[in-house]
Amino acid sequence: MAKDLDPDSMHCNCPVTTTLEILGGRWKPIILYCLQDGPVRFNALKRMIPGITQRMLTLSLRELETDGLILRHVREVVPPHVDYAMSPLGDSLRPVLHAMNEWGAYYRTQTTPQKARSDAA
Amino acid sequence: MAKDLDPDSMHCNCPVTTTLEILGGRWKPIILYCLQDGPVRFNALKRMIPGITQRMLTLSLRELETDGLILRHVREVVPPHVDYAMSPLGDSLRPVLHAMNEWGAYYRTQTTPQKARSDAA
DNA sequence: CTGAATCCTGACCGATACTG
DNA sequence: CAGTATCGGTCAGGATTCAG
Repeated sequence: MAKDLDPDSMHCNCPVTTTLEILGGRWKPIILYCLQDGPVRFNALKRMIPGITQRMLTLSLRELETDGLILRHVREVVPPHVDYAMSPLGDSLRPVLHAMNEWGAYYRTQTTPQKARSDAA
Repeated sequence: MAKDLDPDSMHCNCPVTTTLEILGGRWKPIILYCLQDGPVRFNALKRMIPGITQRMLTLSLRELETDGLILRHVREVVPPHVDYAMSPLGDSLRPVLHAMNEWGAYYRTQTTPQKARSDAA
């Protein structure tokens, strides 16, 4: 089976899905969130996001860059210096991130205080 | 899906992540989108979403119901009749969905037509 | 009509080690 | 400091079949 996996043509043309594809995965929204206040260096990012591995940080950063949401700035000095910043396109995502943040917080207040549902296991 | 979310464990308590967990997956946002105009029956939903399998529709519906975003109404008649509708909580998600929809559409206009990251592997 | 059960594949993700 | 390489585990999701 060849790759007919064209998200735009396969299932419906829902832009919501496009958005989900882009900030899908476990770390991307958090990374974006960390970059909202200005450029951040690789290791700083790693420290800001407890639990992320170098591999996942690198991969996520690469994808965000490929999707045009962030900018990667390399300064060729003896101790390598790379920082990441929101691009204008990434910046346009902020209201969305904000909305998701608000709703996530609201959702937690609305669920029964007896922990959520799925940890019954 | 959302497994144990041990606050002690790792990833941060970011509400954005909560939101992503809930409407993560490939079909949930589309389903929610389809329910925005009123209750829809199982098979109708299946027809509205080309490409979805019965399994995924059932599973997604169950999770959305468990998360309190939709309501499931069973009418016990000879040909089983089940319809799904947005709950108030699900309704509160609409602005978020709308924001994501807007941004996804905007993103497509801003990106070079040769998007290829999905199947560049 | 609605949905459960089973099997299978690949994507996503984590740990660790190595490099310029 | 900022990555890359390799290995492997877990799980979402797809195909198919069975059932009420």
